[in-house]
Amino acid sequence: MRHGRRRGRLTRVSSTKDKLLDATVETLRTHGIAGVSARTIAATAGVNQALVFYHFGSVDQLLAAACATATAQRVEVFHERFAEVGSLRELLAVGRELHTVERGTGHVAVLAQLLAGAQSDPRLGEATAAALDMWARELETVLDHVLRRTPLAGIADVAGLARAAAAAFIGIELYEGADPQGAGSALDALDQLGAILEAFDDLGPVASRALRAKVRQVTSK
Amino acid sequence: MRHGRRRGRLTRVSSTKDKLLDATVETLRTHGIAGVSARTIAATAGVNQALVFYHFGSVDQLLAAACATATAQRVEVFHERFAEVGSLRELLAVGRELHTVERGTGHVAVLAQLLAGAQSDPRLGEATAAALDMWARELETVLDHVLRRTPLAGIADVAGLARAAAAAFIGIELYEGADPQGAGSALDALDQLGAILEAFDDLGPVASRALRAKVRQVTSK
DNA sequence: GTCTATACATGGATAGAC
DNA sequence: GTCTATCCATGTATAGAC
Repeated sequence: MRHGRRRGRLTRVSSTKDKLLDATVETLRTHGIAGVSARTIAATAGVNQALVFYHFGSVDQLLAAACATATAQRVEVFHERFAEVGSLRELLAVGRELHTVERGTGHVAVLAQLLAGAQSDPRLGEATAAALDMWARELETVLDHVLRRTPLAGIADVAGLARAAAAAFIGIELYEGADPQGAGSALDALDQLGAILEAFDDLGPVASRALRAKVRQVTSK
Repeated sequence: MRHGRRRGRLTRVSSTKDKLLDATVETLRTHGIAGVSARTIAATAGVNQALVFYHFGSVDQLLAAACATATAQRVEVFHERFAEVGSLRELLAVGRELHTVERGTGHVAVLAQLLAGAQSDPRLGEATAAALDMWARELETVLDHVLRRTPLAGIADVAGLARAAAAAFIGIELYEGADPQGAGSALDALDQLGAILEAFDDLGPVASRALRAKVRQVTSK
């Protein structure tokens, strides 16, 4: 938790910079990328509009900064939760929890908005790519641990899976905004997929060997 | 293909309405949801800005209309390709093809932008939900067909899987804009996942039965 | 560091001529 | 149906007082 601190020194109340960073997240959440502006953000923060430019230079750069700090914050929170995960199903359960909790904080939704903005803004592109990478690296560690004692150990494309999972998460979050029911059934289906994959753990050596051969075939293609 | 036609009567050149619809897609692709406006769209279309309001009432409604027509168009194109799919791996191959082709047309990217905008615009929400449903229904049909002769037939949550796949696609498309390499490895991992799932087809009756039991356990939870 | 004031650009939307 | 002209709101960015 890095709130109330700056360069190691305690501050009584949150600084204007912090207020702007928090307000940026909040404004992205409520107004979307199309609705953020120096004025709307400053209004949410309760500070003067000119301070956006004084502290961050431009709205772009404020968005990029908010992306970095918010992501670091949320990843840190879930780092411990991920560490407790021992199986794929448990990982999916934490994923659901993350989905529910982050619905409240809005971090995933905000990341989705920034990612949408990043498609036509290189500066945001860098920031969001870094943010996604932070989540993906976290997932990589967990997946590595989870798959260790399964037939998929050493074969599964863990880095790719981690990124696919992160991307799917973003997509489902966006989906949720448009069609909550549809998004819910998508999450249910992922649970099922997890169950299917876990069923492989109980496989005998023959089936296990066949699986590994098939997966290798695809990977080397 | 519904271009050049309107209410069943041939028209010499594309009408202003069509020009605006096409220009909307193009503008979303290049400027993103944050960069579309009546003026930018009209400029792309080469028509007067006031015509946006004359024909569609507001920018919102133009976006919603463009979402509907563009999606109907692209779904129609891929309908035939989906009909040829006989296995999960083939479906994933078509998915890759769709990903590549739609990178060019930009349809998925546009849908992602609209979805981002939909988070804070109910009118867009309806339009994008309908668009996603069109894709999801298409995928449902294919998945049903693909899973028919596998141990997962009748058990898999096809509707949910279809929606998860659609959501993942959107997410990966956004990912691609920020980090093409990361998105590529995500797609590779999905191929692998397909291979793993297909390996179940070759399973003996005992393992197959165990799998079905495990999946049922999750579904009924 | 923060505020006021201000410049200048862009965007939504409409009225009225053609 | 289309264009010009226009109004007004909003947004970016900076200068200068405090």
